[in-house]
Amino acid sequence: MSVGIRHDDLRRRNRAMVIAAVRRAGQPSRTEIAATTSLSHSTISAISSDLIVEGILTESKPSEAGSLKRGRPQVGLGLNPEAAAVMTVVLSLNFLSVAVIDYAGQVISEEQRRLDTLTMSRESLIGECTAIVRRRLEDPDLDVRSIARIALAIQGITDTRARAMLWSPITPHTDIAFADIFEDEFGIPAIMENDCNMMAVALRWRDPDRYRDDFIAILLSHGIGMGLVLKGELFTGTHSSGGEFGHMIHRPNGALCRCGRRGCVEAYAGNYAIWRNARQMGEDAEPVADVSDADMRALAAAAREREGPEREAYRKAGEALGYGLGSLFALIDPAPVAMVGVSAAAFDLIEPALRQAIAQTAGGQHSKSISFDTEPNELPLIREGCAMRALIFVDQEIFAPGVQARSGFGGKNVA
Amino acid sequence: MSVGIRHDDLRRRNRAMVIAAVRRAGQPSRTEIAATTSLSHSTISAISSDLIVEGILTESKPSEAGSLKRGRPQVGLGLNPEAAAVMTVVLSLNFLSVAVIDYAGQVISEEQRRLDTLTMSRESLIGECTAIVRRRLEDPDLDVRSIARIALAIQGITDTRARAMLWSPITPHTDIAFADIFEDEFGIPAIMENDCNMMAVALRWRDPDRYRDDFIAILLSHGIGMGLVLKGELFTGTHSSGGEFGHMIHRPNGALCRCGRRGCVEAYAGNYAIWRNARQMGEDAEPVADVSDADMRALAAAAREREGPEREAYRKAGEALGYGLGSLFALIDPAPVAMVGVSAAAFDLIEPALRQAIAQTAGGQHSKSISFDTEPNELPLIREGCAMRALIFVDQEIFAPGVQARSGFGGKNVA
DNA sequence: TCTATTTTTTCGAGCCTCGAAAAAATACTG
DNA sequence: CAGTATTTTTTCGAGGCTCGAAAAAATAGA
Repeated sequence: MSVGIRHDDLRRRNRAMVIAAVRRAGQPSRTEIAATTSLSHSTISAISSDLIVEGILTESKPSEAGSLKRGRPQVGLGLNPEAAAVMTVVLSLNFLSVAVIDYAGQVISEEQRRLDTLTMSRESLIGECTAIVRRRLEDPDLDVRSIARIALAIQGITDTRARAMLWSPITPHTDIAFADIFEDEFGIPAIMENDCNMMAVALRWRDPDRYRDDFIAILLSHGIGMGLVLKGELFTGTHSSGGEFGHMIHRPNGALCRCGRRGCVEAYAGNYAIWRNARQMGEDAEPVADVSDADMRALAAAAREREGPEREAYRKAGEALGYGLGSLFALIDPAPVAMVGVSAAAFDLIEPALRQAIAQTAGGQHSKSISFDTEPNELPLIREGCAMRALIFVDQEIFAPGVQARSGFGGKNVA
Repeated sequence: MSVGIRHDDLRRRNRAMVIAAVRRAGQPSRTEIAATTSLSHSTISAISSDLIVEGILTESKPSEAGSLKRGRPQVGLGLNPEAAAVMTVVLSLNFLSVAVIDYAGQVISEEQRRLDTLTMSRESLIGECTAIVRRRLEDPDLDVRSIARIALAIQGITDTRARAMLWSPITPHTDIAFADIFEDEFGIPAIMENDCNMMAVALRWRDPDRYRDDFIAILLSHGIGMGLVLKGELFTGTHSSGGEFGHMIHRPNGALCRCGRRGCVEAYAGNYAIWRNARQMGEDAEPVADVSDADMRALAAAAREREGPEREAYRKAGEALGYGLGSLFALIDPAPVAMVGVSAAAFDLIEPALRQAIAQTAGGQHSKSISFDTEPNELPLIREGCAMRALIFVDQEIFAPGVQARSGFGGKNVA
């Protein structure tokens, strides 16, 4: 069952703590780190001087302004950008993008590409992904050895171990073990995450005051996705990435969903569902494959302009989202919500019905106090989340154990 | 933010680990503990001899049978029943029960009492609870000083900090800080937990093979409650005990629920809802205050006997539970379910519609493989869960820190 | 009685964190 | 401009903890 703490775990964990403190705070002094970790100054001093010698942290000159205090000025500690690098790959409907990120979190290089994910064969989908990664790796400015991790985010369901895509709306193919494919191909550790989960991770880094311990990120796009942070941790299902908010049941036996079932929230609130209702095609109409962002914006404009089926479509979307959120809140209690994606730009059309619905539910008791924030552009968020995921892996799994632990193979076995 | 590990935390945590290993395994030898905790034999030896000196553990003679092996026989370590005791209080509709449990988990004494919780004043409800505890504390056979913790479980919503009942269907009064009341009254640390959460805790101890990391306990009673264990931990809401499965929305604007809203799962599957449908009173009929277990059993018998409104009522209950579980599974992935309470005895009437509904949902993809277990009697489970909660608190918060930490005033300062 | 085997304890070595004191680096003061 | 106050960082010895190896303990078989 649970495992005891060994003596060497202690150093490893406290190293991880120091690295994490630096990543969070940016340029904290040793004293600040000691305060946030509640470790002694001596310990922080010892650990940070190790980390500097190892090239993981760097000292930066006395932090910028405001150093008008007496006494020895604080020396800021920062992440050494050259300590490592990671690569992010984001695969969404008809779109593939890749970026190289340095250890401090800055984008070094990137590439984007349109492709027809819905009709591609399994092999060419995988091939495109490995090819775009390979092109980045062959960048002459890049030291390939420094790539410590590849993180791939996909729209769809992934497994809890972050190895494979199980199912995705962007391709008919299932069970693609992208993480293993990348590892075999490039010899670099890889993980595979759900796009909405990465949005949530990114929001937490972008605005830790607003999105701290408990919040919800909902992607309002062709489909409906969710990333959920509870008690400061990303929530995942027991076997999969979980949190399939879009496929909670809004109306038993209701509108036809892209997943083939009926009555899901997505079947009322996904772009195709709003489109279907606005065009009065009936709830049984087969979902269209894609609606362009421009078409959705036109729809929203029409809905804003006049009463009619467009406005009614957004109302129905709001109702489905509201009842869904109400059920979700019954389980987890209310929390701040970030609406992301193209339809988040039409949240003004969605919000009234949403709030009205949520007020009818147990979870919406204090519905007025539930706050919504909108962010129309999901891609940058997903990439940021991926980058942080990968970087934190490097922090905790590679740099925290320290030099001795890593070069264990060169130790005793040589003798 | 997160806190570093100090040097003395190490011993504390490993002591907690050893105590936990003994509580789980019953009579493990030092060698077995070393294996499960992956600490060295020397460490286990040192820690366990401390714990024995402190009277927390006891050595039991060479474990029972099968000791036909060569070599020095293993010495079993057990919890010393006299090390401490805890008290459990279970408050449910019209019923109050209390028990004293020794450190090894055996019931020492108990008392039960019927009362009319729905009509009692706030003062007399609190008064009855404190009075029954006081009577147990005055038991001449009991060393009051040994009571280290009182755990109270209530049907209803409690806060995350386990201090107060926020709302309960068994009384019109709200926000009763039972934990604080008990602490003030008796000077004994107290916690207040949700009944279904305690059911889940108990199931995990009763059958750790079946109910290990992820499972769901659903109370089918007058209301519908849920206790949820995910990734080995009890799931709670962000502010409250959470997991209000019964108040997820089954049908927007549907049947009238006891909570005053419409369309909740409970409004179709709670005893009062089954009763209402079986009597064909209409979905708007005010929920009855209570239905006796005998009446429910008669209803189930009638439903088994012939087609008719009784059978249809159970079908509707199954449908609501199925769609609700489907939505839940969309969020957390499927997991084993234990149905507890009087209507669990009628699960044969509920199951077909439930499985049919769940098969219509995304979460029910592999609905045939989802297993259900039934347990008609919830009270013993709730008490067991409470007892384990309280005992584990004693393990971790009182015994793990050790003597020095507790009696710091009597230690070094004497010299 | 002796030997093989397994469990448990003992003991010294090696780390790690901590507190106190020293060292370092700056702003203020006259 | 030298001296003092103040704050940050490093140094150093003390005390604890876990570990591995070896010893001790306790039993079954020969």
